[in-house]
Amino acid sequence: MSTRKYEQRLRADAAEETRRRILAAVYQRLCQAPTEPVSIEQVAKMAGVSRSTVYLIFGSRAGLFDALGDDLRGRGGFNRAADAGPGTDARKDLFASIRASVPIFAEHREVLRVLYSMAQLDPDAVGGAVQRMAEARSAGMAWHAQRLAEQNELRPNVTVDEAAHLLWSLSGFETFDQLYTGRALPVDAVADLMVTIVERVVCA
Amino acid sequence: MSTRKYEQRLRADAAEETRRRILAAVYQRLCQAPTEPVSIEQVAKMAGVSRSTVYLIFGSRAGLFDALGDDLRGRGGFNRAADAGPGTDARKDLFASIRASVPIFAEHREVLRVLYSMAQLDPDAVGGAVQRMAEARSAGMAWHAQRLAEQNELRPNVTVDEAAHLLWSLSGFETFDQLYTGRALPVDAVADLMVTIVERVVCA
DNA sequence: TATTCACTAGACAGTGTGTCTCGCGAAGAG
DNA sequence: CTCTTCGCGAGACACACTGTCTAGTGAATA
Repeated sequence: MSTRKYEQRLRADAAEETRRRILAAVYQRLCQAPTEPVSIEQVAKMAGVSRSTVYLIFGSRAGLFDALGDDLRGRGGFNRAADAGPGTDARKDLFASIRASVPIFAEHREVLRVLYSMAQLDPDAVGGAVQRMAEARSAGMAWHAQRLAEQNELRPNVTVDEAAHLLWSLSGFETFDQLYTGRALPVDAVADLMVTIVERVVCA
Repeated sequence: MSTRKYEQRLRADAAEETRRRILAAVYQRLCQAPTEPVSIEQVAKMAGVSRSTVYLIFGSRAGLFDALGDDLRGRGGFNRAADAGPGTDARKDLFASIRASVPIFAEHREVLRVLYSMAQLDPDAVGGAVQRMAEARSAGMAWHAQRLAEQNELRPNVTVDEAAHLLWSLSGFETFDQLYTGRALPVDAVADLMVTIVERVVCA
């Protein structure tokens, strides 16, 4: 029972590859038929992988969706907005951040919709991915609110806390999707509306 | 094989009663554990009814939730707002309508949340109930938008169509729940915020 | 008294989940 | 070149839920 040292190269790479293939399969499956329930078997078949492999890698159905959420957060560039780097104008930065997020929402609309809805029905079913996204956005909006206040760009009678609540609610995926899917508006129209809403509600 | 005439009194009443008991059971079940999947067997047991009876009466799982949605629309008094009767002031009527809907949203929050989320994941799974509710509200908001325009209460540069889109998005259950559950705000605070949002975004 | 009808009880096939065991075959170590 | 390790496939198992169908039972009604 001697313990050998194992440094993985090709093997780990291959493993990473199958993991990626599975995530791609869920994503694709959700895009193709967002309204139909997803079975692990389907996903496995699409990824060219055994069903047990999915459980082996992700642990459970929930783990799979959790991983998908994280993958989306990283790959979709949900912090592209922050990447833009804070300028000097709080107001412009806020608007830029909203305008940056809208195309991302639109690109991954079907998948995000499913993830968010699943999280509403049963938070455990998607691991903590959605919650983590919400918390990150919450922190971001609190920061924007604070910054608006410092630059006296906040509407009178609006506290920083209120502004944070409002920014969070009005600039999120849910609001986007209400306008985009619920009212069938084009992406840029939605972006304009969302910026306008936020400006009128919280800005001086 | 003679066909007798049957005028139901007690029998029809009893049938109506079981139907009601089943709907009450789903409602209760959803309130108790909104995040756990609902099985027909559970519901049947809670209603003191056989599983097959549920299928007999509602046809399918979807039919059951569809009926629940309709029941809620009637019982919850989603048109209480309209019942108030249109006054002379479009603006006040709009705000009153929003203030009237918020407590209803809050009262049935868990059940509405589940219904809306299910409808997002699979519209067929809830019959057309949620869609019907959305359409009714859509018509109502279009009416409010029109009325605001007629009384010159619309913000400059906001078209009637835009106003309708915005009213629909900003005064719906989704927005309510973002603030109420997503940010853990008390009901009256949410009502205040929603009125404020709408006022600032669409009103002159 | 005869009939109709709401409802029960339970079997049945189908589909999904999650776990576990066995085994192959290729990457890696010596 | 041999032996180990480990990623992965194949498939069985128990369990839960859905939807359909059949054969009743008992109370309301004619």
